[in-house]
Amino acid sequence: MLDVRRLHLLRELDRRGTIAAVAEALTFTASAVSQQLGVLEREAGVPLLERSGRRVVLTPAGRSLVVHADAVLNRLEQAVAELAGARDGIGGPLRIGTYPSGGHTIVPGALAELALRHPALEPMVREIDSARVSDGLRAGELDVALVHDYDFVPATPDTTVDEVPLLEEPMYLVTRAGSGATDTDATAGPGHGGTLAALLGPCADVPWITARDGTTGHAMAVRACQAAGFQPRIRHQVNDFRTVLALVAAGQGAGFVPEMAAVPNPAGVVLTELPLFRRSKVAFRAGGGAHPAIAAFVAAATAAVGRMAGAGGPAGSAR
Amino acid sequence: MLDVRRLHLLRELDRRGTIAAVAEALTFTASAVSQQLGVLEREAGVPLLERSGRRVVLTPAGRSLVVHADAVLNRLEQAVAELAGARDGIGGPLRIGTYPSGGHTIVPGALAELALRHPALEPMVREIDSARVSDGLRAGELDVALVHDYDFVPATPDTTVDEVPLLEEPMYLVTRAGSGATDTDATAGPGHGGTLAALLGPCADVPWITARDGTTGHAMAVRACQAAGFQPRIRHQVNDFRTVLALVAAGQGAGFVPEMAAVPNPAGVVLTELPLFRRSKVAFRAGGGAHPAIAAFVAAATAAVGRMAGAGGPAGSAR
DNA sequence: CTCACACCTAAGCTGAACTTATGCTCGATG
DNA sequence: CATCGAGCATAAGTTCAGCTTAGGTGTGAG
Repeated sequence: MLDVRRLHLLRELDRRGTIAAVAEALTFTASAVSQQLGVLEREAGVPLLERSGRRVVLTPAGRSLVVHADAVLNRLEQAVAELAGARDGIGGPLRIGTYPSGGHTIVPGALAELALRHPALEPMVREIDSARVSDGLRAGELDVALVHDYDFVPATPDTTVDEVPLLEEPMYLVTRAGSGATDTDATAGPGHGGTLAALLGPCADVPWITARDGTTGHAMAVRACQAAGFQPRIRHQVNDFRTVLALVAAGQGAGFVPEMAAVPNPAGVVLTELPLFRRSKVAFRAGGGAHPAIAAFVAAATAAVGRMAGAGGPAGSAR
Repeated sequence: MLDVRRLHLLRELDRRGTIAAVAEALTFTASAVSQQLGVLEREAGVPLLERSGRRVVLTPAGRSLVVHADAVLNRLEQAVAELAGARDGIGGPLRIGTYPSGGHTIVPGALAELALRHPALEPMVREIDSARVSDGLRAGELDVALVHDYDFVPATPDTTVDEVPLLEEPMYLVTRAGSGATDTDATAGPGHGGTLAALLGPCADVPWITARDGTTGHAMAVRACQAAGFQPRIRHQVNDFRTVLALVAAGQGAGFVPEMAAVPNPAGVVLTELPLFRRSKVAFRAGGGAHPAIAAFVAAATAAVGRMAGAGGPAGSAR
């Protein structure tokens, strides 16, 4: 019978690319990983990996074995979830990852809800970039995470992660009040229904303030502008949306913020709703949806989002 | 992560009933199995088994964990099957189980076919009662097996075994020629379309020759007679159908034989086709259907059955 | 050319998992 | 009712799989 721990290593190798990275993620030495993969390969009777330069790549047989490994590990995750459900009560540590802005919007409400319903649960929040969530979940550093993706930024399908949608919110273009470009009033309601090109076009030549390089927010900004027909000239790279608003107000250029960050009466800026959406989701290891602590977090996050929307709070209307 | 080897033990415990039996099947000591199940239980955090008299039984949590274990092991079997397919050529030992009469009807033709197409394959045939095939497959003593079941004998659904149907053949009532009961001619063609009760009724008071106690053939005979409205008086218990024919010819009573065993011109007996069927199948570990050696055996057995039917051989028409 | 990165192999060490030995409880049997 | 064996659990000893450490090879970047 194939050893599932070895299949796990093979899967991580497929995801992380190098044996050294697998070893680091699972806190082994590279030697141990190499040896175990060697044993797996001998058991399989088929070459699973081959050297390519100074790294290794999976052979077709190796890649198809990874598919089986995914299925097996997924099912094991379901089993532990069910066992956790059979255990009485929800308790113990729950490692929660969140994208930065989620930390001060959704998370506080969700934690309050969790504390109320499951006092024995010990939530541990950690900021993490959405792109690294999958690795964190698989490595066991995280149990659940708030993640998001944008239109124009394809969320690479990942069989190791399951997701529950939380919120879909429009993005807003932020321009300086009185700049003349898209000037209406300081808290422009829903956009004029224009196309992305029509709405962004006037800002083709102003400098842009985007999220930091390598993030999905950055990629979204670039691709949205490209879709509108121009290449943005990026001056500032800042992840915090409040800073984006402040920089725009200071005349430093234009930027994007999601509805959640679009405070009702921002000073000195104009907000224009765009036909461009950001989707927030809760992610967890594939198969783990039945885990009571994870289900509880999903419920709490959903409730928190609902309350934010229902109260007509700073985030405006959610969908 | 749950250890799959331990899940395997749990599954075997569910199937075999006692830790001692699991240990024997997997060639461990009972102590080892007990210890490993203890570890599994501690990891699960939920009681998985509880003592019941001097044995143990699975708790509900334990049983639901077995369902996951089945799924996982099934998927692993698929993976090894695919790997075997990726390996070049079909070869090595193939352990084949067969019910006794299959050994001299289907198996020889299938082996000839296999030898022709896959000379590197080393088939190893072993007679085994259909009821024990599932255990043999799971224990790895067998890779494939010819099995059968009868009407009236429910084939208990088994998630650990996959089956491919091979042949469905009617059963024949065997009575002594000139006995006056159901006397037509020595090789009665298809029965007169009568009901089971009408066809078996005349033999209600004669002694019966059935398969040996504890086999599906025995159970079939008893239940068929019960369905016909009487309790058979069983005198001889014999598995070999040729012996059944000989005993009937010797005036020892009535019996059942499948079409395959109904030689064209048996001396001294009358064969009456019954509305009662026997289904022969090829069984293998769940998920193993893609294994090239197993697929080759299924194909060879199917071809052998087809040739037997096509040649209008001793077995008459197969369906 | 040199260095560092990524991988592999060899050798030694440690702990998990097995066996052996023993005891306990339950149920069948005379 | 006493006895015995079946079945499971625990304790202690042993073995081997799988880890780390150490060292060697090939590759690509500077």
